[in-house]
Amino acid sequence: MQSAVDLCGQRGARLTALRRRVLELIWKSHKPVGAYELLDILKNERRNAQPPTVYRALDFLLELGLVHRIESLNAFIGCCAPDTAHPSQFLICRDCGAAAEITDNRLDKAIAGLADEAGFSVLHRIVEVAGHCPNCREQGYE
Amino acid sequence: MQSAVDLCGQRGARLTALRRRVLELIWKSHKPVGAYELLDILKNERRNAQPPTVYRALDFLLELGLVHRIESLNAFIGCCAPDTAHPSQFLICRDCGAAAEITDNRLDKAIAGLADEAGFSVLHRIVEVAGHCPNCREQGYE
DNA sequence: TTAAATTATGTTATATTATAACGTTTTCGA
DNA sequence: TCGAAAACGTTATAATATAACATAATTTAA
Ligand SMILES: [Zn+2]
Ligand SMILES: [Zn+2]
Ligand SMILES: [Zn+2]
Ligand SMILES: [Zn+2]
Repeated sequence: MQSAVDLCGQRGARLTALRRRVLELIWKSHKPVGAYELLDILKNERRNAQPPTVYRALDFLLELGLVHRIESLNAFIGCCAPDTAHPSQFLICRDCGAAAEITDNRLDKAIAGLADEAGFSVLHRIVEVAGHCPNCREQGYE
Repeated sequence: MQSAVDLCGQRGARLTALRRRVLELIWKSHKPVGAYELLDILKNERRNAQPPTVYRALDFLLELGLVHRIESLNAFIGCCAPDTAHPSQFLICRDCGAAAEITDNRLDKAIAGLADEAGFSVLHRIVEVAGHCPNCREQGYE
């Protein structure tokens, strides 16, 4: 959370009470969280919360790289390394719902390489791998 | 289209007139196509078309691997190699909307490797790279 | 070859996710 | 302190997807 404050400071972005609260809620959830889940919580705290309330905060947080959007879940999760730009890469457990952010140089290179060979200029990368996490595998899921 | 018929034959799946038509419509579109776009076309052909009509056909086609879903677009596209199971990997042009399906061994290996190292068993993989295709780059977009 | 079971489709309604549009308040620099 | 920009409030609606139950078509098997 402090790093979020720092980051906003550096970039002249305003981490308002609302935006900060949404970021907190995202971090509190230990798995990816949907916009309307966030909205339900916010409604208990501010009588006026509506969809744009949460979507605007999410847009801000996405823009700054403080959160990622997980496309295959329509859900959001805090970024572990918001200070450096990087692709969105996750291992998503179908059993417990956890999403682990990953950084892998081979993967980055593979994508950069194939895009380059195809003459394609890259703006944004999404890698979402669904399966079962080590924890759940131990407990008998495969 | 013939390969779709063959594939269904092999697997004892019923490629009904409706399912076949939806697959045709997806192939006719030269970019990823949304469920409601398909529905609008179907409504001109069958007075009774409703959302479940198209979503059921899509579910069938997805299940057989005849089409892929592009998560970042909420849209569907025909698979170039439906006869062999493979991850969903696309280069998606932000300008012209084209989505090129890619097969790259380095990428597959990178994902398999990092999942393995993380003790994660893989069920499904999504790679979606957004950017600009060679055609659009030539025409001045970067 | 018919009856039961299965699969596919029709039909109505509703859930879920996301944005448009416009007005008001707050912030911040000139 | 004033004016512009940014943030937020508010209402409405768009876009995507599924639930639930009825009917029809097809397959299986007695
Ligand atoms: Zn991150
Ligand atoms: Zn798990
Ligand atoms: Zn394919
Ligand atoms: Zn293009």
